[in-house]
Order: sequence, then C-alpha cells, then structure tokens
Amino acid sequence: MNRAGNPTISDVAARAGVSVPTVSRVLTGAARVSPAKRELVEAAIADLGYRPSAAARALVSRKPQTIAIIAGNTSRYGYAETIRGIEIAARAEGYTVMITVVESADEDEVDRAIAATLTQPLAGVAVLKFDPPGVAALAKIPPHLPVVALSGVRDPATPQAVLDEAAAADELTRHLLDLGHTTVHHVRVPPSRKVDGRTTGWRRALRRAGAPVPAAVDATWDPRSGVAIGRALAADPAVTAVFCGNDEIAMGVMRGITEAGLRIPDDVSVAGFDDNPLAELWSPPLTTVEQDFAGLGGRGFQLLLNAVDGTDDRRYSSERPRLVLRASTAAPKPRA
Amino acid sequence: MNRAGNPTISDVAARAGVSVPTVSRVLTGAARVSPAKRELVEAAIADLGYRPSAAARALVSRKPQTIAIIAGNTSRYGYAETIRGIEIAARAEGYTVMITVVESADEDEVDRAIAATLTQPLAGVAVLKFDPPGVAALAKIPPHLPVVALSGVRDPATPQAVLDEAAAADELTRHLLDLGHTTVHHVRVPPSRKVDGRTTGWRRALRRAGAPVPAAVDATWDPRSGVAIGRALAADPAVTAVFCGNDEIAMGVMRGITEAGLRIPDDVSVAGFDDNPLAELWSPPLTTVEQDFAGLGGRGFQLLLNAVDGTDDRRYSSERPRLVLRASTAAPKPRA
DNA sequence: TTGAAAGCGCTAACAG
DNA sequence: CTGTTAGCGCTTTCAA
Repeated sequence: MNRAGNPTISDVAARAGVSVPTVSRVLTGAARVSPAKRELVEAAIADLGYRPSAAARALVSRKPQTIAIIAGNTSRYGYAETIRGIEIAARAEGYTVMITVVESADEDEVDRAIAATLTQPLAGVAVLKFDPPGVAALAKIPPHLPVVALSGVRDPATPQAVLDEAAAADELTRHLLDLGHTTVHHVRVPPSRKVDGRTTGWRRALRRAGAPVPAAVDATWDPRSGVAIGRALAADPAVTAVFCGNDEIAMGVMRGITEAGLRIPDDVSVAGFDDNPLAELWSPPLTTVEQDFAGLGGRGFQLLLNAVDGTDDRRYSSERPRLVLRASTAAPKPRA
Repeated sequence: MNRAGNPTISDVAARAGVSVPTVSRVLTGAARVSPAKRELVEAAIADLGYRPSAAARALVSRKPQTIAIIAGNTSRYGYAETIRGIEIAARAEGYTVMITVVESADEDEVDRAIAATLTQPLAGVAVLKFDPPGVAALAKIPPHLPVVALSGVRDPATPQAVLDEAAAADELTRHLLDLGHTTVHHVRVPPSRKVDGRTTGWRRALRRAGAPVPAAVDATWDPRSGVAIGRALAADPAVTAVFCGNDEIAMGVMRGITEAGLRIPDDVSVAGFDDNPLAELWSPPLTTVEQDFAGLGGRGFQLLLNAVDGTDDRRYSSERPRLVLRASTAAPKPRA
C-alpha cells in the first residue's frame, strides 16, 4: 500500500507469493511466466484491485503511453471534432490523451503551455495548426520529441496530416463560376498565417477563370461578425455569390443578407465550409464542403505513431474534402 | 542526460556545483537556499533548458498536478464548452488536464476507460454526468480519489456543480403557457437517467398550471432526428408550442414543421435549450435558455480543488440558467 | 543552509 | 522460467 492507499506491485507479489519482477512480467507480457504463477498473480491483481502506476512505468521504461494535444481552442466545431478523432485513434492503440490549450500566440503564454505539457512523460505531441497559437506552439516543441501537425501550411520538416482545403475551395469557387456568377466574394475566418488554404483555392479558381478577384473580407470566429458583413455585401449590387470561410460565418452572413431584404439563393448565393451538422438544417440548406475532421485527427495520430515507433515512415497525409451542394447556391438572377 | 536526451536534475546540480537536493529546493521552494547558490542553480536550469519530470515528481511527492476529465463526448456544444471551462480554471491553478472519453455505458468500456485513466497520477477527476456513460463512469471511481460531478441528478455523496435545468425548463414552459398556449409539447434529448431536469421542469410547470401533460417525444443527439419529429408534430393540430431538449434538436424540429407547411411562430412556437451560438442567427431566432457551460466547468473545478486540498468544504454549486426570449415563440393563433 | 542517504513503484538486465 | 540486483528522476528525511 502506498500513501494514497493504492496497492502496489509488491503487494501483489506478496499476495501471490512471487517476486515483484514476475508480477511485472505478467503485466507487460515481456517474458513467459508459468501458467500456475500467472494465475496466482492474476488472482492477486483482481483481489487487490491493483492498477499499475503510469508514473512509475514512464519513469523507468521510457515508453510513455500518453500523447499531448496542443490546441488553440477545444470547443469550436472543427477543433472539437479533430480532438475527438485523435482521442478515438489514440484510445484504440492504448494511449491516453492530455490536452493543453494555448489561447494566444503570445510568447509567454506559449512557453508556459509548452512547459506545463513537456513536464509530463509523453510519447508524442499533436499540434492543431489551425491558428496562430498552434503555429507558435509547434515552433517551440523540442526537436527530440515526436510530433505531428494537424492542418496548416505544408511544412516538410514535420509529419503532417491535412485536409486539402485549397483544392476544395477551388472546386467550390469554380462551381459558383460555372453556375454563371461573374465572380465570387470571400469572407475569411481568422487565418493561421498570411496564407490560408481556403483563400488560396478561392483566388486560384478566380484567376484561372479570368474572373475579377475582389478583396477578401475578414470575419472573426464569432458567427455574429458575419451579420454586419452580410449587410454590407448585400448593399453592393456586384455581389451575387459569397464563399465564407466556415459555416457559422456563412450563417451570419446569410442572416445579414436576408435582413437587408435580399433572398438566398435568388439574389445572392452563399456557400460555407466544414459541413457543420446544422448546415443542412439551415434555411435554405447550406452548400458547403464536408471536412472529415475526426478523420484528420485519426490520420494525424497514425503519423504520430509512425514517428514514435518508426515502423512506418510515412510523414504526410492529405485528404480531399468533398463538395456538398445544397440549396443556398444557384445561378444568378438579375436583381429585381 | 537521460535516454531521451533531456537534462535531469543531477545535470543541473553538476553544472551548478551543488547537490541534487539543493536544486530540488530551489525548484519547489520547500526550504531556503542561499541567494548565491540559488542564482547558480537558476543559471544552470536556464542554460540546460531543464524541465522537471512530472512522472518522477508524482512518483515521489504524491501531489500530482493533473486532473482527468471523463466525458461521454468531447465535441457536442455543451460538452465542449464545459471541458473548456474546466481546462481554463485548471490551467489557472497550474493543473494539467487529461481527457478520457467513455462512449457507452457498457460495463467493459467504462472499466477500460477508468483503468486507463487511473493509471495516471491524478489529483482528482471531473466527470461530466450528462449522459449514461457519465453516470456509469462516476459510479466506478474509487472512493479515495477526489471527484466532482458536473451536472446530473443531485447526489449528496459526491461534490457536484450543476445548472438548475429544471427551474429554467419550468420558467420556459410557464412562459409559453402565459403566452396563451393550452399546453406545451416536449422533445427530449437522450437523458442521463429516468429523470432529467429539463423534462422534470417542463412537467412541473404543466402540472402546476393544470395543463394537460402530453407524452414526451424522444430524439437522438443528431439534429436530423428532429426533422421527422417536427413533421409528425405539425400533423397534430393540438400542437401549438414545442419545447425541445436542446437547440440543435429544436432546429431540426423547426425544419420539419416548416417542411410540413406551417410557420414559426405563427402556427407553432418552438423553444430550445442551451443558447447555441447559432440560435440567435436562426430564422426565426430561437427562444432558448442560456446555459453557462464554461462557468459550470469552472465551478466544478473549484469544487474539485476543495476536495483535493480540503481548505474549503463547499461541495455543491448550482446556477440558474437564463431565459432568452427570441422570435420563435409567440402567442398562439388559430391555424388557418 | 547544505549534503548524504533512502526510497517512491516499476522494469531491465543478469544470473541461475 | 524465476529471483536478485540496479536504477529511472525526483523529494524527503536526517545529520552536519
């Protein structure tokens, strides 16, 4: 019994009448143990309700079974789903997950978060490179620690799992152009850097089509920030199609446009990104891009595992999100 | 240097020309150290980029700085916000947070999750008692470990932070009744138990008003499950007001009602619960109950801290959610 | 104020 | 197959 009242491995050994290492052997399966002793040990473990101490194990074996996720946020849709995907994959492999939130890219804040995290015995770290705090945190991870970046700008220096947002944004923009819109306006969510896949793909599609490239409008993460933007967009007769950086913002923008007296999609087409569960229930149902965030998390974890045990050396995983056409986009009609 | 290439406390000691315990003393502040040596040690720590190992610390000191959150889900709105609230409060107190997901109340799954969690050196555990997996997990936490339940049925055996959902549901139902509705129908989200605050408050208000109590309809967590329910409700002329267990379901129900050709709130009033960020952007903006989930998480962490260090013995914290009246509810009008 | 010694709970050699 | 011996990185006695 230790100070917290938990049985220890030596309690088990004593009860089973074997040595401590023998107990360890049945626990880890590191060596063969005779069936007789194994049974004794298992019985003792069950009787005592013994649980091995991860701290002691990590200390001596250097094979920690914990990974840390560093994220700028834990509750927004894409973040939460990605974290869920990592957690599920990690759990399936017997890993425990620890979460550290870094709310700003402020150096002190990042340092503090990293320090708190690295204090733990970690098999590796997954960083959500969705935003500036994520980018800043990734830069501070010590080189010897296995790491994977989820999303973000391509960087060969680090294993990375991404969703090919640029390709999807390109496809969505092209779709709008094909519908007959002269150009497509764009409302951005706070980008992780100067470059942002959604914006890049949008611009690329416009350029390729020879369409004018309007200035992108910046929204915040708060869906309400889209309302004022929607109103302003509605006031400009040149605006017939709007591509928003995520579904929440799109919903805000739609509300602003509607409040201004225009109809969607008759007067203005609006598309989002992410395929939030509420997107298909919106009125009108929102055209968007389905992003498999949970899958992103799962692929990221696999890459991290590769980096940890080195069996597989794949370091990059990209998946193309899927366009979901719904009723919020249509061919332009001359405004009444 | 240990095997992972990290400097250890003895590297620091060697570099500073002092003993290991002296380094430990400046680290923990457990005893006075002469300014001269302290400076030497601090310089060595900085030079080496030394970070104490939480595993070793936890092993010897039995004062772990990690708490575990056990949750049935990490990405749904209320869950994610609550987790965020706990994380923020914990971080402010120097605690690291670990997350374990228990997806079903299945005994094996719960046991496995608990076992994986308890293996870590933990100061305490916060359980989201939002659903059956949460309830099942709570029952399995060993008695010596400090624990707090977030939400759920009142249980004096465990420190608990709640949102008084019954009071809020009662208030909302009464509001609908006061508007002139003969009764209020109710669509439930999967309850954590037979009793569920939202349903209880709804029923209480109806009974007190002498209004008929219709059978509650069960939805799943998927907002789409609300659509079919909405259609069915629309087919019943007796339905003029619907109170839904959460906003997502309410959005699905509204869509079903609209698809059936009825208008909201003219033909049917619909109210939700939670005040999802999208609720106010919905058409029409959704009447709901604002739940401060992040605050719930924060209060829960405080209670856990009380249980851990025993300075304060408060074990219960309840807060009354706030009614938010918007355009989805109105006085009943005879259907055309 | 400081160092030497002991030991947290466990796994990794190493004999036997 | 199994026990003995070390020792992980740290804090906690205990003397000095």
